[in-house]
Amino acid sequence: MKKREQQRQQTRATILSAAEHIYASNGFVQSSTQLIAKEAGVAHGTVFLHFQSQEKLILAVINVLGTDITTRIHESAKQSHSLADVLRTHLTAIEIHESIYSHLIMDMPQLPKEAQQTVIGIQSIIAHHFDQVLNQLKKEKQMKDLPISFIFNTWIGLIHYYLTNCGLFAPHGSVLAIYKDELILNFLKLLEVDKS
Amino acid sequence: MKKREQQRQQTRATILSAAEHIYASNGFVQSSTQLIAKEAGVAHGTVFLHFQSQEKLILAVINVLGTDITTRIHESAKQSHSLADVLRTHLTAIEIHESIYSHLIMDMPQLPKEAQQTVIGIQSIIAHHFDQVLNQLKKEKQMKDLPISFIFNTWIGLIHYYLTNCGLFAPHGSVLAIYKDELILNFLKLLEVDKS
Amino acid sequence: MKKREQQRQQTRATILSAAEHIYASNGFVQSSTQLIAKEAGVAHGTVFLHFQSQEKLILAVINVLGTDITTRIHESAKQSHSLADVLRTHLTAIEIHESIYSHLIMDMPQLPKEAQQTVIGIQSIIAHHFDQVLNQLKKEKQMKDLPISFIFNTWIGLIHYYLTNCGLFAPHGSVLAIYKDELILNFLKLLEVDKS
Amino acid sequence: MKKREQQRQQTRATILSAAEHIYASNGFVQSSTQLIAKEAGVAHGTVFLHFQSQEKLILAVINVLGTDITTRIHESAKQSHSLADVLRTHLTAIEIHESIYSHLIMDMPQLPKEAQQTVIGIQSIIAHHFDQVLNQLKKEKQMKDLPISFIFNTWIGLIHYYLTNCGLFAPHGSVLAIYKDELILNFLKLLEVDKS
DNA sequence: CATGAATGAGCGTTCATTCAT
DNA sequence: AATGAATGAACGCTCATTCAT
Repeated sequence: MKKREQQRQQTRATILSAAEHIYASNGFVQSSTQLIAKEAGVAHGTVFLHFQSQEKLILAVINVLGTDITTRIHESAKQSHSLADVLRTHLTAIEIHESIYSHLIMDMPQLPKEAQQTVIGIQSIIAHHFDQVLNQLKKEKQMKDLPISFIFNTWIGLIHYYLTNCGLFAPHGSVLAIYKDELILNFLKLLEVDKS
Repeated sequence: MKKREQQRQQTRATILSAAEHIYASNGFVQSSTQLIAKEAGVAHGTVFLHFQSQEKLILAVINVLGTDITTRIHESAKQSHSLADVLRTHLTAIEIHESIYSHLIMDMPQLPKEAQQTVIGIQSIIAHHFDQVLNQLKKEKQMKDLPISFIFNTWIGLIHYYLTNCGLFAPHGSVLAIYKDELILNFLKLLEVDKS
Repeated sequence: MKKREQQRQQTRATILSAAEHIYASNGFVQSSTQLIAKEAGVAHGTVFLHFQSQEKLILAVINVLGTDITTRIHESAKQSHSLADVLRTHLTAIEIHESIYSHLIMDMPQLPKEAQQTVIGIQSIIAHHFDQVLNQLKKEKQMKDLPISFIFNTWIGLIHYYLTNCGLFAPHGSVLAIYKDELILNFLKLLEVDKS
Repeated sequence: MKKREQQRQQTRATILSAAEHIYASNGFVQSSTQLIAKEAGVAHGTVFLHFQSQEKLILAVINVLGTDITTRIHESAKQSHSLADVLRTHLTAIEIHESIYSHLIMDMPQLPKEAQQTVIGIQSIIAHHFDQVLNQLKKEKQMKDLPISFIFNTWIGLIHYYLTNCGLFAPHGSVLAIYKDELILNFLKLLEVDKS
């Protein structure tokens, strides 16, 4: 019987989940390991049994987050043929982890270097899809002739702006759930060339 | 004689200035009152004499920042007749306080609610100018027909994205000094209607 | 079949040996039971199965050490007829366990009372041989007329001084290997009566 | 009025004294800053206000100790013309700080490098006086022809042996108070040349 | 008004010990 | 008999805040 290993993984998962929850609520920097242990219903020391240090715990949470988001984007991207598809794929993947992703973005400068790599990883994959679809549109003259990097940054900036100001845009719930469609629609309009 | 009162205000100003400097370097959350007192050359307790708590001090600094930025925008806006003027006015005002403004944006969720009001205040004034100039352009059909609020958020998001990733875009210096013109130019192109 | 009991003793011996090794390297106070378990290749809990507590483990290690040293002295002492022989026997026995013996001496005040008994036991046996040979020398007027206990303490003190300052005398290796002969020679000279 | 500064120094002295007391009782390694704060009757944080870290506190205590001992030796040494004088000077200086000095010797390998410098400093000064007086004796052939360093180490070893085993020699009090005279007398006998 | 010494709750982390498996 | 996950008290240290001077 593997009950021991099962319980171990269970506890680890509980802590990870509690941490994710706390980080989503309070941000990474403001959350104490003490609080996470309490939320997880384990002794304070147990946190350090499974994750050697606070930093490792944060990185583990971020890693889970990053892996999940990139996987989702990857899955969805198979059917993404238009720019609209790519944008929707991006937002749908993030929406699921909205609160913690928002904190990740904001706390990033205070987080370890490895954490930044995760964010960069997420953005790389979405940038890649952006690149493909925009190059095609450019060739077909169906899009304004602007540097793709600028367009990408505009998009990311827009999304991050809504996310970091969720208190403003959606005080009690998910910003993306509310604004996703509107954001995509308007962003597409912004890029399109008038066929007059 | 009001020398006493003068001295008092002088000390207050010194602390405020020191805090601004420290916050610009280290961010709001990472800075200790101890360090600020040291930077100001006053006793630690003096900080709490002028500002009841750390929170109040932070709010005071943010308030000064907000006032200065809005004033500058207000001043410049008199001569701002085109969208380009408005954008430039905005960036120039922010550029002066780039470091601390960037930290303000990033630390905001960890700051008291009142801090958000200041940021909203800054954005209100620039939004107002946006509104005026964009409505005119819309009427003249020189601009895409998109909600002004969306355009505004796109612009702010873009700027904030560059500011919060200054480490990426401008590791050793001012992001805006480098990208200001490029950002304005590209953003204008994004909005313009093709006259074909 | 006593295989079960055999296995048990085997495990116990493994832990004991690992503990000895770790204590020799890091000292008694600085070593964790965790580390010892790892070194022994057993689970952490197993340590406490065989030795009820850290203290008991330390005592067991010290006991093994004491037994081995006293046995060696006892063996060698059969052929020790001169003071030089006794001194050499003493140092040779200690030299084999130099590292851990040095730590034992230094950590003693922080160790349980029983630990002191072991050290006293070691010294009793060597004191006994001292006594025998020195009494003879005294009778023969070949040695200064000093209390034997004083001479004994001087010798032990000298040796312990070299051992506790091994970092000074022999930064990379065994102090006794280097100084054994010199120490014996000089100590003998110190005791001898000038035959002028 | 300098009441503030006075009180500050008072508190500092209280902590230093409490630390000295605790270190003398429990040794340096076994003592917690918590306990010292309690003993001093101040808040735990206050300890770190006056001494930045545990290490600094330990070093401060050791420094006071070292300074006092070396000063005393220096003072006494003016009238020390014979070897007996030098030995007595040495022991009298140490006797005053017997317990903490004993712990210093034993905990040394676990203490910061600077702590070792203090011990070396104390021994240097006593070594210097040893050197002077022994060279003279040697010249006059009133002493055995042994390396001065060996004699010195024998003396220090002897003293340290008594100190580190105070529990054995003097369970309830000062070892040196009891054995000082005896140790000096016997050590002198050990060195003297028989004038037969 | 200004000081800065003192506070004490809080932090991340370690480790001997226990106990269900 | 052996495991190793879990515990919880203790550690050194930081820092916003208070208050006697």
